[in-house]
Amino acid sequence: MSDVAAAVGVSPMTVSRAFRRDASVSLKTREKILETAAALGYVFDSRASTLRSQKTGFVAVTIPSINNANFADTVGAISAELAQSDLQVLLGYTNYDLDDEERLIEQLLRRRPEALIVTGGSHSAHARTMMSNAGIPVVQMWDEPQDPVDMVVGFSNGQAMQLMVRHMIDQGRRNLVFLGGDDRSDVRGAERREGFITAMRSAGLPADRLVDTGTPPVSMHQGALAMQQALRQYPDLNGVVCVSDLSAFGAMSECQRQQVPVPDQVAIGGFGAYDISGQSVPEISTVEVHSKEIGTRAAQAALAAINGNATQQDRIQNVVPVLIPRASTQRD
Amino acid sequence: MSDVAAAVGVSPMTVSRAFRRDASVSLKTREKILETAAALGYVFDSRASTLRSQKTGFVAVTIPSINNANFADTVGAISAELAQSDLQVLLGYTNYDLDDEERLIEQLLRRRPEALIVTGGSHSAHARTMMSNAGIPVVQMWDEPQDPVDMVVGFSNGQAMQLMVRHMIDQGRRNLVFLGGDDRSDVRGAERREGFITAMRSAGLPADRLVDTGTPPVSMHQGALAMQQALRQYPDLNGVVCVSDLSAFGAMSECQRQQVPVPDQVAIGGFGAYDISGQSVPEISTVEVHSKEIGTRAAQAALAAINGNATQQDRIQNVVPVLIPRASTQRD
DNA sequence: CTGAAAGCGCTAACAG
DNA sequence: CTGTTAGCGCTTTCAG
Repeated sequence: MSDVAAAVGVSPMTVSRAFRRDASVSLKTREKILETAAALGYVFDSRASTLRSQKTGFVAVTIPSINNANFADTVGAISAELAQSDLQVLLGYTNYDLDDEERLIEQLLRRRPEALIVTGGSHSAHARTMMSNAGIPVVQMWDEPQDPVDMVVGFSNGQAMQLMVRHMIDQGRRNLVFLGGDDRSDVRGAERREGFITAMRSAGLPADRLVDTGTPPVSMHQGALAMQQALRQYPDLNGVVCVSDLSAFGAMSECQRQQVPVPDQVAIGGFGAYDISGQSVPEISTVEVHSKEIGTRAAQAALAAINGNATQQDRIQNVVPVLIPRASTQRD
Repeated sequence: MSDVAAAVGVSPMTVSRAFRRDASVSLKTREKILETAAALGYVFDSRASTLRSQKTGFVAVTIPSINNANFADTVGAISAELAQSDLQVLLGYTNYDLDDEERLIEQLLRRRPEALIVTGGSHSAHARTMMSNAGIPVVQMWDEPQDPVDMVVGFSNGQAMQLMVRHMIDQGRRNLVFLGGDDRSDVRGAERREGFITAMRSAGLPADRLVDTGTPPVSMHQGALAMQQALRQYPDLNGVVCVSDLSAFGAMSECQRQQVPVPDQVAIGGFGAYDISGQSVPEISTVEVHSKEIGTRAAQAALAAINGNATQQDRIQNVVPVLIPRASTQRD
């Protein structure tokens, strides 16, 4: 920066101002400075800027996995919303593992983000402490924690799944099996399975037909394998409720391979409103959880808190899931 | 850091060493320091560390879109590979736009990454200049640029698509239509379409049957719409070649809705070896481009160059695409 | 094994 | 509209 200043014949301070588009630098001077900088191949150093001004210009975001269209939508929406305030996203993956998440959160906080947006409401004790003490706004999303760290933009995965189960029951399906819901790491998957159990019990139906699909991320292939097992184990089944649209599609493909008519013999319900559930034949009933809306509102809440004008309404927001009934659960 | 030092009764320098696990700090002192730091809620500031040591500990990566399983696989592999050398990924999205990419690259370079890994081989003039002058290793991936900036890990999208076209022709399909290939922004899509044209011409077949699917990212829905148009416009078609497995799946679903048998009446070929093409019924023939392998090798090349021991073989690497023939293009 | 001095490249605060 | 001074929180370097 001092090289540029010397070349133009001004002080480094003026160069600094020119780069920040500070109004108090004359337009002519600024242009000359930017031109000279470009000619010299000078690249502004954000690290130093960040250290001195105590503004890093980014918001840290954690998601379980990069390869999940729902979280990708959420992150995309966060990016878009933050970009309007010249903030960037610093993204990290937890691999559906609370220890990984703890390490990740520490790494992210070391870079001094201006806010932290995390997926989920369950964390290791140390991670919780770090978030509480970070002195920045924290948003938990995609869940409804009992005891929020700070702000929340989410929904109850259990209640959302109950929408689907009740729909299936309303359609006359009583022999239902749940596919998915890993206890060890996929917290939201386990909550959805609990939702299945709750809804079945309230209807006085057997709630113990559960097939584990294995470790997350949930895949189409896992759904196919689980369906194989379900058809073998519960020959009278007339509906499966899946933890995700991806496993639902895998399950439906398995039915097609085994000549099991969907929905005539077996109804199939998914979760998450992925593209696939709206494009397959037949289309798969699902639960729309508004991934983008969650991202937009999480970013808005973080921004409001950063600017010190977060209202009480910003702090705990419920984004209401909606059932989307389609052909896979309804006879003509 | 000086607070921690004071609390323990050592100098800040010793605290600094303890945090870096420098061997020259006694184990007992180190433990006491780390405990005290945790108790005080101290969080190490990477920015200052980074500024002074000139090592940021991260590698910048650009991809067109977060919501694409192929690029997600590549980024996942890069992350995993870099983690072994204690490097993190700083990720950015170009939205398939060269101007956005230019801005993004500037933003990323301002944070002084130790290497830059970009998707694609076409860039704005200014972006190229910035990359060349950055003084760090640059890897272009997912493409085979004529005039590389520095290192390359990729493949020819055109040749890869020719594999599929020749396979379709070998299967006796001659009335082929290409779905996809946006000129304006999706460089690799356009290259794949060129591959279609080249392969058709070499076979002496009409190469002008092209249906645009619109702006990227390519979606299943785009594929369905394009298939509608193709069936209307070219009633004699017996095969469609799609720019991506996603549009291929959309096209196949459209055929199912219109009672057009696949592959008996129309063969369908995809690209990219997404999960969907291996799970659908029938399974969709595709081209495996080894998304993870590209990421692993790009990261390895970047690491080698950072450590100053990149061989000539590391510099330009071809990851050979492989045709995966499946039911969607082959009669029993 | 530990410490003191100096400085990474920028900007806040104040002055003109 | 422009400049000067000091310092953000760490680590390099040199010294013990």
